[in-house]
Amino acid sequence: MAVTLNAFRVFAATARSGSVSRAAAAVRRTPSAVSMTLKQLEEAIGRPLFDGERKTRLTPTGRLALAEAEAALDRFDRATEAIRAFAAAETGRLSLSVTPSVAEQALPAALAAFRAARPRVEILLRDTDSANVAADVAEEAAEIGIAGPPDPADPIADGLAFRPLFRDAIGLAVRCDDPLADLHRPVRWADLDGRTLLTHAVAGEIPAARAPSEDAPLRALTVTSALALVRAGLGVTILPRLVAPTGESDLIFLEMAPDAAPRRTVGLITKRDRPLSPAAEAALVEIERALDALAARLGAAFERL
Amino acid sequence: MAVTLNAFRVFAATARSGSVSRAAAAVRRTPSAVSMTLKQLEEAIGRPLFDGERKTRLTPTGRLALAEAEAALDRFDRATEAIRAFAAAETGRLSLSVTPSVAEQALPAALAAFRAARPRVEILLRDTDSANVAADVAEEAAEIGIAGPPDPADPIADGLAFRPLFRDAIGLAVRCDDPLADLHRPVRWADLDGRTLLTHAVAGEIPAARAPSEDAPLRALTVTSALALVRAGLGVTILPRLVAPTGESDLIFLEMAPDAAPRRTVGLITKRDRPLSPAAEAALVEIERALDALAARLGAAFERL
DNA sequence: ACAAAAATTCAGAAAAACTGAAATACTACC
DNA sequence: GGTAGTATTTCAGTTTTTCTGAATTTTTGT
Repeated sequence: MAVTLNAFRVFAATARSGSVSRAAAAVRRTPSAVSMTLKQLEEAIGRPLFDGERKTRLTPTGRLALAEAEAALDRFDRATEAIRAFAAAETGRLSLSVTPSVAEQALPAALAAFRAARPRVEILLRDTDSANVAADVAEEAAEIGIAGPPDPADPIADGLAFRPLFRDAIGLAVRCDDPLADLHRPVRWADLDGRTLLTHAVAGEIPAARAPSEDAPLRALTVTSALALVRAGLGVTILPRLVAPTGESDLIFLEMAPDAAPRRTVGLITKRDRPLSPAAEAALVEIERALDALAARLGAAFERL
Repeated sequence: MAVTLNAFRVFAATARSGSVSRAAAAVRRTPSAVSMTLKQLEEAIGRPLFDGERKTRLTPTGRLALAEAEAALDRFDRATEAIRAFAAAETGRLSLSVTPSVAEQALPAALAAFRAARPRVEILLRDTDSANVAADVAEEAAEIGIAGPPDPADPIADGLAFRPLFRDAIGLAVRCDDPLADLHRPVRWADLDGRTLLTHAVAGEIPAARAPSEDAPLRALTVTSALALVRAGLGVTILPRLVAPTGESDLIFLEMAPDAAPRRTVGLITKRDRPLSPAAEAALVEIERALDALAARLGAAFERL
């Protein structure tokens, strides 16, 4: 004796088509099922919804009921669709906080693929240093963080989970004609005596980059501009393998000795025990795929984990 | 495997209370039924809605689903409530078109009772002559008409139904000291020779009121003002029993002979084969009740039909 | 680690919804 | 105005869905 959404659906189909049999076809039921449902609905409401002539004309109550039923059906259908789309990662929000090197080298390909497949997902990308990445994730400003492992001394680390994604070597970008290029062994700090070491945003990610220099520091804002200065002969710069120039170039990457500058580990930072949104999970797939592609391209100085 | 409104209801109760058992109590089911419904919903959506810890925390998908489910539930509940209220004549619109005599004498009591019982029903009352009442109903400007029977020659009469409500005598309102008051028999037109017959809006409803007068016509706008003129000795006025003054008064009502002015029949005019709204049906009950009360008060010159 | 509480699973039971056949109501055509 | 044809309703039985209660597993608090 209760009004059900299904009864609304049957009623709306009947009122719209003006016929029990057509409504039955529309809702994939037999006419007798439709007839019974309609009767139940009228009993629950306590008034007829149709008057006389077959089911072609609505009573005043029927007209109101049709409007209300269609509004309720529409809201329900949109609700289920919204949930389905969100669960299928077709909609939602993807918020990432990553270090500059990742933002520049790993994410563009991943996000391009993600965006092409899921154009209705809102994307928010922030790049900052590792400590801030962890903070962003901790305070839920970002759902996904990609950076070095959170500092265990920091209390926010307790609520975070870290999963390594890759490890890459720290090294120098030098001109091909630089004497260091002929070293044929890992570089050590001593090799840089008397040389100018250019600094830039990504270099800030490298814990070991305590460049001992007598000269005043020479800082560039981006890796690109730092490399331009290196190319112009102003010095060398330190950077992780991920952002070093690859392939034919007038610059080459020289790995540093592990005890001079140990490889850095970069991984996924998320809130502990907090499931990811479907969109974030889908993004992660693309990110891992992009990292695999990078690993294939960058060789041994870049280890996929 | 489809998402159902009932699953939404169970899910919302669980998410709100944070517990399967409390939700079960809220929806009057056993915990096992709730557990199964939740499982079905998660299967249909293809993602978990809760994470780990009992059912206290929602996943991102669960948060979205809760918002959507509650919106859908709310819309459904409001739809059923709106339909119920309309069917119970608690809401809706009551539009009436009636003749002035009915508007003045029969309706006030009926509408007062109706209004007190159903304050949320919008009321629209128009008073006009019988032909316009019929027209109002025909073009659905009014759902209920109360007037004389529609003219069968008028094409709009085909779409209308007429049900007699009462019949009342046509007569004169005269001063107690008027010579006509001593007639002690039905009045005929000849009795009015040499007298002034006052006209007013309600007199227009009376088909027989072809007052043969040599003097210039004397017209008042309302019955009240016409009676004031009668009281002042300017003449007599013709009116149906319904609007004549009753009880102790300086005026008395003298019924006319049936062949001089036959009783008028007033009835309900509605669209043929068109059911009334619940509000209109409820109003009709009050109107009939008010007419019964009038019949008891007005005596033989007013017949309830 | 253990007792207690909560949730889940499962099988059977109850309720609801559906179907097909037969009866009835309505329409349209002669 | 009657009748054939179509649409709808009713009914009984069946299928499907949903629910319950007991047993089991999981989780929590001590």
